[in-house]
Amino acid sequence: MMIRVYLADDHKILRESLVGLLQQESDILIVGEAANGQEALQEIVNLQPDIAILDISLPQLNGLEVAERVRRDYPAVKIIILTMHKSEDFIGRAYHVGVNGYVLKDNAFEELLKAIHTVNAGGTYLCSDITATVIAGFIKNYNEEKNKDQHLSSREREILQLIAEGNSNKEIAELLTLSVKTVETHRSHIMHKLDFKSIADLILYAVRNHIIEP
Amino acid sequence: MMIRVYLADDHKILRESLVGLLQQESDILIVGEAANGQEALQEIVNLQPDIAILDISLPQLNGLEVAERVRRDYPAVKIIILTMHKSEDFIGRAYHVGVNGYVLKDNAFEELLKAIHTVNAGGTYLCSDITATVIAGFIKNYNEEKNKDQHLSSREREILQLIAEGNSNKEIAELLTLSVKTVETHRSHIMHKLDFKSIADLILYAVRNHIIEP
DNA sequence: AGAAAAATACAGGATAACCCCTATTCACTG
DNA sequence: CAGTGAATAGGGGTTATCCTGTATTTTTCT
Repeated sequence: MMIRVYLADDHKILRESLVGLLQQESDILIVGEAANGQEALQEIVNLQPDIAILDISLPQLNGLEVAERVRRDYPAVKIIILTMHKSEDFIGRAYHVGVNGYVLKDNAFEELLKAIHTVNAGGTYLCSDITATVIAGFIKNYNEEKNKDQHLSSREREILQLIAEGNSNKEIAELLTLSVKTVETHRSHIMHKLDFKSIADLILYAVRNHIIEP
Repeated sequence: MMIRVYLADDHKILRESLVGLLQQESDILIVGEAANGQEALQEIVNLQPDIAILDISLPQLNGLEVAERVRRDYPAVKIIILTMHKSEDFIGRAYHVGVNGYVLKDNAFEELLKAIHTVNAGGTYLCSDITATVIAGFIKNYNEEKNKDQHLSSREREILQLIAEGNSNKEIAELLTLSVKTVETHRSHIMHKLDFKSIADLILYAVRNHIIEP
């Protein structure tokens, strides 16, 4: 019995080369492909594949939206997200939607094969980078608080922004009429709570969350 | 006579599947691959492939920087940029560096094959989406308008990227086998030349100029 | 070819940031 | 009402970054 697979990714070159490798597998049959979300959704409904492999960033309708609708209307179709995004945000949203697998593009092809077989057998597959415990821990408080920086206090968010805007601890202390020591404490809390290893992490976080604009 | 090809892309799954398809071509031999720019540069120097296929967004040293150095020191090695970026900015920079081919990831695999054969025969290949006229028009005022970081040396741009990626001076010194003091000097020059008053400025600059992605 | 400018490399000392820990006040909460 | 978390701030030591020079090589311009 062949596993019927549908593939949606906006990069044709990846789609084609992936199809090339997947076709070499004796138990996998590619039933269709698409470069955008609308087309993918349409065809998945028509073709009813066993598994749909979806990129997140798709034109017209993103992969998570496609996944959500397929999951709601055709729960028999299994979904594997294949993406470059390894941020908790995307992973959390994917599992909130209820996808069956999540594989990163910088993982080996072998990971995708494992994901296909695991998911086809009724399991859930996470690529090795993303341990199940990390996910489990995250999903729990993902539904509760939606966004990571809700964890931050109001004061911490305020200081996060000031740091991201390029102010030194001393400048922040002056702006807020605080001791530099206090600012240092807040800064340290922010770095730990959001698990930043460098100021670069903090600034990119601020950009992604529209706290500052690039 | 086989065409010896080197491949650098940070997405392993694309690398693998692309290798799978390229190996089916009787006249193409994959001599190596890498997931980051530093390693790619090193190996290209050692292996001296006929053609290096480079993604632009690579960790540690971006594809255009790799291209520039290979072009300068080993002009016999042909370079094809394989990327998702279709903005004039990247295309202009690529041609300014003097790459031999530019192929978009959302083009067909056939385009890449054509590029490989054209470039190997001594030609220049642009994927069909990007008409030569667009390029010609752009390159003219690209060279005139003088982008700000044109003032930066190659070494400085390299270190700028490593800073923006969150590396400390010490880590950069280790990566490049330099004294921390030297890295500090470069850092200081970068800050002055581009008139940054904080690391935040530097990182936002890197984001705006697609040296790193948020 | 020779002068000027830029790139690269490094050092010493000053400043800022980071780390770990402690401590007080206040507000909320079970 | 005791307990938790937030905001405030200090001590004291470590590490990183910034500033100011110096020196050698490489590139550029005339």
